[in-house]
Amino acid sequence: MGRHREFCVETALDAALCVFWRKGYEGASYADLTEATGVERPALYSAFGNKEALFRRALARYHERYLGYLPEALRLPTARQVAAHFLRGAVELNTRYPDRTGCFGVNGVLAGSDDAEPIRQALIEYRATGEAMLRERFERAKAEGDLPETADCATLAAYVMAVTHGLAVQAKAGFRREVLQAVAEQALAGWPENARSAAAHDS
Amino acid sequence: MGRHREFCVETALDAALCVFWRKGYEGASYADLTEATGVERPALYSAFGNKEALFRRALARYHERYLGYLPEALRLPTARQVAAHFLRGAVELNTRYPDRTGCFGVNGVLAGSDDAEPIRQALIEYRATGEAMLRERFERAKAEGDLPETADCATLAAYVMAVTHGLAVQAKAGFRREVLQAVAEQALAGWPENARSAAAHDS
DNA sequence: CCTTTTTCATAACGGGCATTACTAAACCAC
DNA sequence: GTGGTTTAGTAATGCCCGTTATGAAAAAGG
Repeated sequence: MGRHREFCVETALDAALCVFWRKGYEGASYADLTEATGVERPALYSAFGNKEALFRRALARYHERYLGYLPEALRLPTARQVAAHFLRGAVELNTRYPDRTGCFGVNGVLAGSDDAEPIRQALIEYRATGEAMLRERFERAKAEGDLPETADCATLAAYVMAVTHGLAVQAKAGFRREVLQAVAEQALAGWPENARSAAAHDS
Repeated sequence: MGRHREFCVETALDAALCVFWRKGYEGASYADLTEATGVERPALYSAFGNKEALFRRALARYHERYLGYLPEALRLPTARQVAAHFLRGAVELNTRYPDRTGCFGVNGVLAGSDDAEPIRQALIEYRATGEAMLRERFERAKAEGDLPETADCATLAAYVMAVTHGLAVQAKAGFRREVLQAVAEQALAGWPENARSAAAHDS
């Protein structure tokens, strides 16, 4: 008995998930959550518990609603296909929704409140300058015949930056150094070579 | 004339830099900053301006004090060496100081206050399960002869996760989809092959 | 020594946060 | 229809945040 709930719990959870995706855990306030869900604060508390519990529910829902490509990838016959499907699925998901780019999990603590937007922009620019330096250096390498004519310097620079960011996230997660070193070595396995550079390697 | 400053500005900046490195921009409170620097709030304000200005000063100092390996890398003769030095330098820096692992820039908005520690741990575990699934899948691939006997499945899994995290960070930074797709393709360039898998490729 | 100037530390300020009393309304059982 | 029970929405609570007013302490000039 008693009064009926006037909102759909799953719908509200989906809306909350989008807010967390965009703003991260700490960046999402209850003001944001009530606005997005159309549900007042006390109702959110009674339906989900506190903010942390709500975020965990959102994480679980993210997994079941957006990460279907992951089991898909794991079912493929070859490891290369698995990795390819995994990476392509991540790219697709990270860019599909313009209002919530990136990965829910990474953003979860990478994103922050709106007040931190200038700082976020400063860091983006900072990383962009580093990437630009890398790209210019690679272009010089191509001119010098150190990279093949077919090499895409911008992509190589972005790739190196991506691996670096991935390493940073993993280091933050407590990965042991040897693991990270192995990852870095693996990242170099596909480095483009031409006849000349293939002749004499470092290390 | 007037009273002398009783603390060293650069020393205080170094201490503040460590706090930001560990806790990120929003996660670092003035309570943390005063404790780490030994300088009271108003003195920090008079010396550096507000929190945002202090963070920018810390970022600049991070660049000059910790990123020396970057110009080092750029000076090397081959692109492969540049990338190798870059990645190895990042690994070294990301793991050198146990009290502030990871990258200042990435942590800057990835890290958060201490209250968010359970959430951070939950996300770490979540990513770890995904990585474990990937590793098991690769081990199966090795048993099936799809990966060479020499393949290190744990490293391959960590590598794929790292690239995925890097892609997420870049997507968050507003990278265009084509760029990310090129990065993902590049990440597959060094995928280990054996005679059998080299024979018949997908895509 | 006294005035002026700068820095110091305590303590306050307004604002936003997560969380929760509290009251009115809606519903079911009887 | 009435009583018991659950939800809705307003508004309050306490806390911590970044920032700053306030007045004492210290240094230099005359």
